[in-house]
Parts: sequence; C-alpha cells; structure tokens
Amino acid sequence: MSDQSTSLHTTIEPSLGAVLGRVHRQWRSAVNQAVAPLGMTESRWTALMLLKKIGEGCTQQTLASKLSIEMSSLSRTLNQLQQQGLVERRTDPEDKRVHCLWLTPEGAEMVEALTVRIGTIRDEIYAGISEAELDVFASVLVKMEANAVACATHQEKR
Amino acid sequence: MSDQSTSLHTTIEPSLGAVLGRVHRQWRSAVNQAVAPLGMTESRWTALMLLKKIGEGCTQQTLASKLSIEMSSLSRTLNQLQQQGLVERRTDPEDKRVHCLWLTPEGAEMVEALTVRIGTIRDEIYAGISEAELDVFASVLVKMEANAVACATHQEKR
DNA sequence: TTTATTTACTTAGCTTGCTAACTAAAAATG
DNA sequence: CATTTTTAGTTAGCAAGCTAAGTAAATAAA
Repeated sequence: MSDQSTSLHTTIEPSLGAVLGRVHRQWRSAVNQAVAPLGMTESRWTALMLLKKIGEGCTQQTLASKLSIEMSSLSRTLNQLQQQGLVERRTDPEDKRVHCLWLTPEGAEMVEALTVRIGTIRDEIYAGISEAELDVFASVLVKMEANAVACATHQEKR
Repeated sequence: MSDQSTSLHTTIEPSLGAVLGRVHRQWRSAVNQAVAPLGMTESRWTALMLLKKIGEGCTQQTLASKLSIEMSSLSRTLNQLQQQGLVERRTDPEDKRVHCLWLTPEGAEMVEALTVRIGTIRDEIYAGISEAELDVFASVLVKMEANAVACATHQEKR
C-alpha cells in the first residue's frame, strides 16, 4: 500500500512538467501567428482579454495576480498596450498609488477581433479531444496550479 | 448536431492555453527553487536530463527537436553546461558539422542529484491527482501538442 | 506630528524562448 | 570538377518571464 503510493506516479512520464512547457510553447507559437497581423503578442492579448473578463476598473495588482505574473512584467506589457492606445491607466482619486485599468474603444474592438481569431485556434487545438477529457484536463491543471503554488511557498521559507 | 459541434468547447474555460502558461510558470518556479542550490535552471536541467534519457552521443539537432526548442536556444544552454563542466561536445569525424553530446562524470552525478530533487517536487505537484486523471491529462497534452504543431504549420503557409 | 513601515507601481538588468543572419561542411546540380 | 543548395551549428538582438532596487503615497508607530 505504501508501496503503491510511492510508485503511484512512476509509470507516468517523469517530467510531465517539461511536456507542459513544450505544449505551452507550441500553443503560444500557433496563437502568436494568428494574432500577429493585429499587432498583438501573447502577453499583450492575454492581459487585454483577462482585463475584459475580470472587469474594467480593476487595479494592476489584481490583473497581475490573475495572470500569475509579477507586477513588473505586467507594467511593461501595459506600457505597450497604452502606447498602442488600447488601454488607459487612471489614477484612483481615493488612493493615488493605485492605477485603475480601462479599455479604450479601440481596445474593446481589439478584444472582439481577438476573441474570434483565438477561438478558431482553440477549436483546432481541441480537435479530437472529448469534452469529458477536457474537463479532466482542466481540473488537473487547477489542482497542479494549487499544488505548485503551495510547493513554491513552503520552499521559500526553507 | 452541427450546433453541438460548434458549441462543443464553449462551456470550457475559453483560454485554457493561458491557464497552461500559468501552471507552467508556477511549476517552473517550484522546480527552480529546488534546483538552484545545485547551480541549475530549468533550461539547463531539462536539457541535461533529456540527454541522459534519449542517450548520450546524440546530435544537438536531435536534442533540440525532443526539447521542442530551437537550435539557437539549445546552443546557448549547452555553452553554459559545457562551461560548468557537465557536458562535452565532440565533433563527429564522419561529418564535421555535427556535434555529438556526452555527459562528463560530473554531469552524470548531476543527473542523479536532479532526479531525486525533481522527483520530490513532482510528487508534491501530483498530490491529490489520481493515476487515471494523470493518464487522461498526459494523453490530452499529447493531442494538444500535435494539434498545435499542425496548426502552426498550416498557418505559416498562409 | 514626525518617523518608520507598508503598499502600488516603475525601472533596470538577467534568463531563455524566438527569428534572422552568419559560417563551414556536405550534398546535389550543372 | 565547379557551382549551388542544403544542413549543423553559432551569434546577435528581440520578447516577456523574473528578481532587486528604486518612488511616491498611505498607514502605523513613536
């Protein structure tokens, strides 16, 4: 029994995490090709679409946390989106440290265009995968994400 | 019926690819913390361990392709591994363009040490996930990888 | 109320993915 | 056999993740 728990995952590809990285790179490459004509890159459209999803007016802090990237990474991406005239940073009058994020009209149009293009890619990448499989896949991702965060956290306090 | 096929995946998280990226980042962060004391980073240990797995003496071409990274990326990583005295590049006498890759004794020891540490992390990240779920997860990843590659390929020829 | 700490964000510099442009060797073509 | 093309690998510079070290504003402590 304890034997089983030790060997539980040894039959599986030992470096599934590396596979995860590969698939992510290839998925990114496919999407990047599709959105390049719109002047978009992964980091930019990911931020743009998540901003739309979680609701305009949110802080950079909130968006960075939902993206699971650092504030510094998001800051640079927002500089680009702002320069492209797709996003606005408005200083919160209640707390002048805080920047609230809003889509410009052009930004909103971009989200629409992206949704279409990325939807096409998504369907191609999901081809031949059943909804049941996708459900399991998504639930495993969620568990892994939580486990990885917990793991990183307990390690950093040694 | 055709309705069902259009709506097939719309109930799922629309940007599962973005989730994939997030989980990969977090998994990488957890592993990086664990292997940093050994002087390793993700790109270096991934290359080192895959070299061990697919067999020493292989070409850079082969290793890059199995890693799903470009030759140029691998070239830099190998420079680092060579500088650390973990890997050797030997010119193939039959074809002087080709560099065959070998682990040094120190490299072989490093692989052992990494296997232990990464195994620990892997078990933590797999916690609460059944073997059946992992099987589905791995099979979905494989299908997605193939689909993404196909998608990128047919796009680039417009 | 002045000082210290915390918080939201930015900037700078590193890592490692990428593409593009290069060298040198091998293979194909004339 | 000379010339062109292909192939294996390298180098240079961009993209976007990271950490570390800043600002400026808000809060806590003295």
